[in-house]
Amino acid sequence: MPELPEVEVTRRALSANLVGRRIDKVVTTRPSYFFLTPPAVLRRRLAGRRVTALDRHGKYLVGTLDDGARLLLHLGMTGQLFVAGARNVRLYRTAKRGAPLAPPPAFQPDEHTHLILSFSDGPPELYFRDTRKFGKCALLEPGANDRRLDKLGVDALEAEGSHLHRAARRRRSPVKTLLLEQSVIAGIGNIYADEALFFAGVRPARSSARLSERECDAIVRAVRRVLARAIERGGSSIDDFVRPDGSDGGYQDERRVYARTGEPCPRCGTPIRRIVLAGRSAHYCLRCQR
DNA sequence: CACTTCCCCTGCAAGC
DNA sequence: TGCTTGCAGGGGAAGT
Repeated sequence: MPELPEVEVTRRALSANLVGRRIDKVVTTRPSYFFLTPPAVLRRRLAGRRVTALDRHGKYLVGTLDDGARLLLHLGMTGQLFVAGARNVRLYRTAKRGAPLAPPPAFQPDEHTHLILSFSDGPPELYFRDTRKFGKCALLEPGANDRRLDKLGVDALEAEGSHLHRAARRRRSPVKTLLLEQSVIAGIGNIYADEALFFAGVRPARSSARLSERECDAIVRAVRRVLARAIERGGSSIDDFVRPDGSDGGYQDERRVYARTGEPCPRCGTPIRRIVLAGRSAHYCLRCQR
């Protein structure tokens, strides 16, 4: 599931292939929840526009167009952005698990490909694929504000302990639930919340209100460290995430606790526990985390 | 305002 | 073997 590192890895790869180019043709497949802006509007508004910047806000990607409009993209759970041209090996493995890897010569949009952008200078093209359709795509007219972006808290890479502590004081919810709240700190998802809490030595179920300033500092420092490392490793390819060239990230191999229920804690050997908080699974070491 | 619950969707795994 | 069921999860809306 794409969180800040995966979105940032995507942003960097796309940036090199997108910024400065003029959008020529826009193909949208069948309408779906994915499109917050009607596909017809999107096609009309994007065609002919040049992309001048690609930024990230939390887990959102925001492309700026030469007329001042912005293209808002969210990968949701299973969203994938591809720069076509490299062989999208993983794409085909995802399409049929266990099938032998015999990649076709060129990418063929499948039933999960929602958006294809081609450019005036020819290939590569850009594909947005999303099996579960939790991803989002919206066009923001020049000068328009967006509630989703306005609500975001400080970006996780720039967060300080004080940001967390201020929010924590008046909450009764578990600290992990608080970390997942994008309005407090933007960019953390289920994987990196668990990983950061492991490094900070704090149990995910700990009451937010009872965290000391010192603990909040430790947690946020762990968050920044884990995210930075995950970006370095190209993100986590656990379920569907792949980089825009189709290759896997590498951070999944460095996971300490996430989705390692029953496996020995890398520090002390105690089996990793799994609990459910706010409907989401949380993984931690009973002994290393207090 | 804080917090919970539900829902969107599909692929996969477990159970019968 | 083949069906059904349940689960996963980001985030927004609606309800408490």
